[in-house]
Amino acid sequence: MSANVYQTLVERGLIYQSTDAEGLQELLQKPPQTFYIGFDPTADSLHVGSLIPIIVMMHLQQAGHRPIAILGGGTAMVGDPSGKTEMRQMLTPEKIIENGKGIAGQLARFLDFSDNKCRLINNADWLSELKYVDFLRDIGRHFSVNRMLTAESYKQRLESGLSFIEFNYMLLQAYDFHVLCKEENCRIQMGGQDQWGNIVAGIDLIRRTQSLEAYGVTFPLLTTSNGEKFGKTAGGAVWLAKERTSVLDFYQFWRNCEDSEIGKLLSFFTFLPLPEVKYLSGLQGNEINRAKEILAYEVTALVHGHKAAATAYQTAVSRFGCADPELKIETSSAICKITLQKSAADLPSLDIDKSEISAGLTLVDLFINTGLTKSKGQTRRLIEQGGAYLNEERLKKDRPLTTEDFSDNKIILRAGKKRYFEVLLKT
RNA sequence: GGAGAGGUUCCCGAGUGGUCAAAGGGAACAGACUGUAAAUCUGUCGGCAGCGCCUUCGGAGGUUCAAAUCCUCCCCUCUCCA
Repeated sequence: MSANVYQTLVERGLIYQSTDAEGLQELLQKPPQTFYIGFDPTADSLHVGSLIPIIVMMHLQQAGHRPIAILGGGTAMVGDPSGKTEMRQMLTPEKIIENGKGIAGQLARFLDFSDNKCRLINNADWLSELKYVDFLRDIGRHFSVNRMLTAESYKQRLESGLSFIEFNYMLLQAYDFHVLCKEENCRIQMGGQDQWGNIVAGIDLIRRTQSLEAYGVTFPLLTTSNGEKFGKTAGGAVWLAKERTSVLDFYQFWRNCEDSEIGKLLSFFTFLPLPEVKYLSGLQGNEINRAKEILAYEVTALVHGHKAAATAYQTAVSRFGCADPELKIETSSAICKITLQKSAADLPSLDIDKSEISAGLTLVDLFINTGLTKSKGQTRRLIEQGGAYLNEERLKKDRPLTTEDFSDNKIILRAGKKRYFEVLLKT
């Protein structure tokens, strides 16, 4: 399995650029090698954007290498300007630590932390101790401002304004690498393609301070076909925490990907063998929906486990139908072992009391209560435009809710094609 | 510190006394078409007990019958100079 991970990563398209492909390939033939990837503790959960680094770590760990996840507790205090148009909001140290805990818990789902096979380190451990003057003298002198100014990552910000604190970010990240190289014998840093400048800076620093050759790899930046950042939907980012993005929504996010992306997504985010990925992404017309189901199932299973993924799959199928009910399309995915039952439905739900109905609760109110719509005006518009449904029947106008609307003490509301909500009557 | 430019509804961006809840674009939402896709077309896109009222144009005051538009002070951003 460890035969040639680097080659695997290349084949799966997970490598955007690297400092020394040959050197890396050679190095990665000899496990265990220690490598690191930084994670921003900007929220208490990771989102799908962080999935690529995680997957790469998994690939490498499976090949016997040793990942280090760096929690940017120290660097988050500064804020990375790379690829950003605005200065980032600063976080309090308490918040960063709290976020770090959430992220650590999530990483443990993907990586094996036993026996030091993977480590999670907070760079605040060394960054917050730094003495300014010492740092300037020992580290700062290795950096050429002239050169930094030419870095692509700063270019955008040079036009709109860049504060000194952000300008320093590169030094701090380079210093991280330097420390890890020294303390953990970590010779490889990986990151998103916007991290290239920072990674190279670290490599340079290590060469100067330790006379060692270090390596860097970046991942491709995923965008949708209209150039937007991957992983954003109506509700904002798609999170890995099910409290933030429900399992069903998570599943649906993948299920609703664009045709043109399916090959890339399968290759990046699943562990299905490449020939199968090719076969699946080559499916035409309606059949490609099976590829999307497989993608959605696989990624959901990876993040939330097989059981939750199966439930999401069943729910989606019971609502929208299955793309391949007769299992004609071959796949090694466990999705084909799921038996489809009718009942599975884990819609978001809300309880209401009988007294609310007698008090004259209207359908418009109900839609707002479920969060399906945000205001009465918006709800009326939805009804006018024919996008509001009660028990799968299109609503023509607002009216008070009655107990007759319920069957089995339950009604289903629907807004548009895909958003459902279940309302339960409490007696 | 000096000189200039600017902060507008989710974003970009017009608007410089009433006809402005504010052009245009993007995003988003709904409908049609479809394959729970893309593209396209149509409609919507501050709130409300809807042709009227309320809250919005960095913040606080002021002038006026009337201000996003004028005045004062304050905050923030950018450019050039020191």
